[in-house]
Amino acid sequence: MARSRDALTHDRVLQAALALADSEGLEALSMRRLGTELGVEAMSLYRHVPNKEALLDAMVDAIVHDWIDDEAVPAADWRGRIAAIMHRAHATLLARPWAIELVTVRPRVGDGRLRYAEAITTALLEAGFTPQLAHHGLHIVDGTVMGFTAQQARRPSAAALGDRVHALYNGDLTADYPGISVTIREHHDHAEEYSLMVDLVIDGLARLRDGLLPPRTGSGASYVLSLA
Amino acid sequence: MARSRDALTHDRVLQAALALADSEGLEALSMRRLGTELGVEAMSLYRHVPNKEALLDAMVDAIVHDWIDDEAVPAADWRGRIAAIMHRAHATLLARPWAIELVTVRPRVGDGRLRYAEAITTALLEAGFTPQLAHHGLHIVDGTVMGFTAQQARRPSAAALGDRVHALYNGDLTADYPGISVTIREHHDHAEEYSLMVDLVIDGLARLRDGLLPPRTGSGASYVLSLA
DNA sequence: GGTGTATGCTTACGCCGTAAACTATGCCAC
DNA sequence: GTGGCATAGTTTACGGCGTAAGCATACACC
Repeated sequence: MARSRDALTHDRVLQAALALADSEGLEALSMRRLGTELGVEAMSLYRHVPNKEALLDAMVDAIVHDWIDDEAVPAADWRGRIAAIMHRAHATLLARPWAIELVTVRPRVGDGRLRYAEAITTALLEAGFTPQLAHHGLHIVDGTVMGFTAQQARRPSAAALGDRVHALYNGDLTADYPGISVTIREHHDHAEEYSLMVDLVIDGLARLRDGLLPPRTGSGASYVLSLA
Repeated sequence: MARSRDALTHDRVLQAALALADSEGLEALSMRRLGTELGVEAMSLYRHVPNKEALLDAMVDAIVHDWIDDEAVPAADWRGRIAAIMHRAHATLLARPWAIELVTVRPRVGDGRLRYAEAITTALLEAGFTPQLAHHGLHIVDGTVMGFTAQQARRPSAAALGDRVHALYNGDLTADYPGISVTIREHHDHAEEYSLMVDLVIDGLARLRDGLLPPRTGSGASYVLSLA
């Protein structure tokens, strides 16, 4: 058979998948489509990738991998180092919206993920956090990076919202929603708000370490619902 | 034709969908499967639901709707009220893992969502937050509820992880990952850790309002990547 | 030349959401 | 009653999906 100009490889498949997701979004990424993109039948891809899940995992790892470049983490104190990682991850994820869906939904442990976790953890340990608090802190940082970013990215734009939001803008629902009616006109961009959140989290971690954060709210166990 | 014992209604379809998702997860919820669950052909469902997306949205609204029961929000100060809502939402979501996927990925604005946003916003405004800070605060609270919870729920259990994690437990990777090797043995449950996060966030909001949270990390603009 | 192995193609299976057309039932005005 | 019409559910079918199984080609090495 006439061989294609360039042989298929795992890396070529991965790069094509990244490119396709970048240009047309995750939902356009099917094996058949990816095949035609590479001038090849869908089943040919399975010579280089065990299945689609594995391909998605490889895409995730490609994303997370450069959160911790050697030069990306400055030689600052723990606050600066953690902030730098958080901002870098945020920027990477917002630049590729589909990456958020993949990274948050597929928490596989790869090299990139481990290096990222290690960087956060050592920064906390060196800053005097106990192992237990460092463990919590990693989750808090990770939850903020992944969770807050995802929430930001998926927050519906005012344009895409329904009639009710227009009514809110017009002040027609002030009686029902007085608070939102006041605040809905506030605007700000994601980077700025994320920056605020990063500062809040890092400050909170420091206060946690120093015992300055009195528990006020209890464990919340009383709010557990009995679901029918 | 022999009519089924009970006529199909939008609500019966919705309840069956919730039950199916509860018992077998979101991926089991197909229109065909839902039909057989109700003793009916798949296409019959379309008399009561415009399409599957609308059904999922209805499921989301059913979840979010009881985050703000009238009795659920205690007559406490703003911290207590926000903490109560956050804990209630967290408990609801963790009790139904599939709900996390739906609620975070489908940010449609329904009544439940608005009441939830309103409760948070008014609590902040009454506590003396400026409209701008209240707007940020809503996003911070919402991001924590949705994002941190989602991150917790999807965090892979040690049992489900690969060889590398076992190696970490055994201390075989101490050279490569000294930090994680120390902290990986720490354990805690989700409710406890979430409680910590809630306290951290509420404390941070108060400090934000009072101008006690100095911006330390900059906007992070310098970390924006130029993606190939 | 012959053989082994890697690579890609063809076909097919069982899922999915849902459009379109059809059938069976219940109700109501005449 | 009876004709007409709305409602509820069925049947069939279309185009998509991931991928299992088997076949065809092409190259490397003897």
